Amino acid sequence: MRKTLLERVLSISESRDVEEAVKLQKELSRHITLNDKFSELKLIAGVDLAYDKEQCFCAVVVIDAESMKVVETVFSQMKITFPYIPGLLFYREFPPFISAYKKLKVNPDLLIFDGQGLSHQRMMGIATMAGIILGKPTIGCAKSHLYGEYQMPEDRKFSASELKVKNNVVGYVFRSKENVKPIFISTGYRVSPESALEIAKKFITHYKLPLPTHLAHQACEKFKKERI
DNA sequence: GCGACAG
DNA sequence: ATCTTGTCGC
Repeated sequence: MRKTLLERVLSISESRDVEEAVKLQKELSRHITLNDKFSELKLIAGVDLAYDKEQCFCAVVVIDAESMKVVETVFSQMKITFPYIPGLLFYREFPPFISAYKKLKVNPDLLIFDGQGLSHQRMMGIATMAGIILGKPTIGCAKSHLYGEYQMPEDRKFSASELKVKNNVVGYVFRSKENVKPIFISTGYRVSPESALEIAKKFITHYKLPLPTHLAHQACEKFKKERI
């Protein structure tokens, strides 16, 4: 039996094979799309991880877009496999993510990852890679810049400027709050840059990060402290 | 060669 | 990501 895509990813993470990691990103880049391809977006999931020594923890929080209430939260804990290498974050965070994700009883319509989507040197950030593997719409929401050109947005709430890679708009540098550093929103998979920004904006309450991401961060921190 | 460099 | 207390400012 031939290896599935998921098996290949887990194998690369386990073996820490950087060459293969880059090769797979290039191979999967043919799936890249800047267009919307989704029907309803009722359940949105936020993903975040926390670390301690050799262990990593992941939380996935699912929010009902209508009520803005938490529908389900799942966690995972495991030994860290892949090192942190700019451009290869996916291989470090996907194993713990998929472990937690499999525990969900509900089925999210879209996921927001803590990191880049297409704003990546090979247009293959964690949000894009994960979206292709899951076959689901995803958005990248990073707290800092990795790749792409942009102008700093004005310092006023909801001000945004284009994030471009090779002259293509792949996302936005978005000021969710005044006097706070902007966040980097980009297309992950099957969500246009415009929709990605609109969705992120919809979930800005009184926090810097979209609600699903913010709650996933809080939940993950709490989970980690309880298990240390 | 030098600087940049998601979490 | 993580190490860490108070503190300045909207």
